[in-house]
Amino acid sequence: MAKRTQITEQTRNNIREAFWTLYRDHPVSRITVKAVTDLAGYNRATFYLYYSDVYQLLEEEEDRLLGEIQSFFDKISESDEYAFFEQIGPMLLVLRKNNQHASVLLSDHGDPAFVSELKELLWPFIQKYFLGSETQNPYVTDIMKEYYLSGILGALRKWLENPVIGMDELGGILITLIGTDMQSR
Amino acid sequence: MAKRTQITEQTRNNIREAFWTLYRDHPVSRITVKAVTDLAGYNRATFYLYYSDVYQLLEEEEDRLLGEIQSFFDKISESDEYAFFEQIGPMLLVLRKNNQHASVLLSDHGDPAFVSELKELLWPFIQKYFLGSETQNPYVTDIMKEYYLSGILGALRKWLENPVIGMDELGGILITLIGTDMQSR
DNA sequence: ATTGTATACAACGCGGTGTCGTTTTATAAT
DNA sequence: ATTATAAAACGACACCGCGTTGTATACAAT
Repeated sequence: MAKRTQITEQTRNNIREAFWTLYRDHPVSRITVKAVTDLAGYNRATFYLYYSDVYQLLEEEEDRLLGEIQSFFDKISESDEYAFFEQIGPMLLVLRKNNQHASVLLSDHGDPAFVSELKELLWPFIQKYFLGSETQNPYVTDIMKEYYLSGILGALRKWLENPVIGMDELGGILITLIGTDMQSR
Repeated sequence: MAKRTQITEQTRNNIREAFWTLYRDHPVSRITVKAVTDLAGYNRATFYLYYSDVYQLLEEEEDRLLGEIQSFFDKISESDEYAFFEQIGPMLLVLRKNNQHASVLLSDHGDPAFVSELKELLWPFIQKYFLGSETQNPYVTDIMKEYYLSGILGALRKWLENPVIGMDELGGILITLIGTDMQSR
């Protein structure tokens, strides 16, 4: 028998959307499988045909988003130059475009694991521009890495939760903040 | 009837310690009242004589720590001058002294609420030194605030989880990172 | 010794979990 | 069109942690 792919996809999506609806307002730990399937209109057991628990569902969603950002980065870094701003810009775009999913993941009841992975994705771009000259001991580099990435994501988080200024302006502020270490601009 | 204070205190402490033991390895959301009381050697119902749930226990612990840090700050800011380094230093000291509780709270499975409050505590000291001259629009200031505080706490977190360099060296690195904006040094 | 309250416990109903076995439904072959 | 069959959805079960209530124990004051 053929797999009924569109039905499967449909159900998966319904469950995913129900999850995100709840995730906007509650931390994952408070989201029950029951609540998700009630909202999506399925029997609770149906959930387990697609995911093993809410954490696995969350993980899958994070991977999807990270993959999307990564592929944007890949496209951009071919045509590099004017790097930092033009590279962080598309990331912001991906984050904004994704139905505010990213904004939830970065929020107070978001997922630190997601933040960590986003930092790793971002690091090559940051590193390239402010660590060009000075060679540091690796431990100190790690601390600096954490400083810059935490700072950038903190600012980003703030902006996402109330984006009254444009993406360009945010980019400008970030560049000013990271400031003097950024030789290439 | 007299309250049997030392018994009460003893039980409270046993429960607190059991909680921290578990909190080192698991996010709060995964810590059950059952696990805590099993570890502490009490009936589960006894827990509810002291706390309403694990979240309230956590909150109480956070307040204790924050209070300790605050009182250190208060002492220091009387005898101010050489401000930033000599002010952040004592905070690091308090954090280190507290049985690595702080290190857990700032870690990946720590509490964002605690981080937020720590930021607020820290902000006056940061603000004083890098926003002396330039007057900014409040929205932009907020973004910058988030950038600096997230950066500092990110670096701090990294250091706490593996503090191979001394407190003084960390302070030096932080000052270099915050760098040019800090006029008064 | 008696009494009253602080402390600890056993047991209950509730709700969510993850996993059964079963029913329904879509599709491909006849 | 009918039917066979696998995919998809469901109902029900045992289990576990929760928060509460009513009860037992121990100690301090009289």
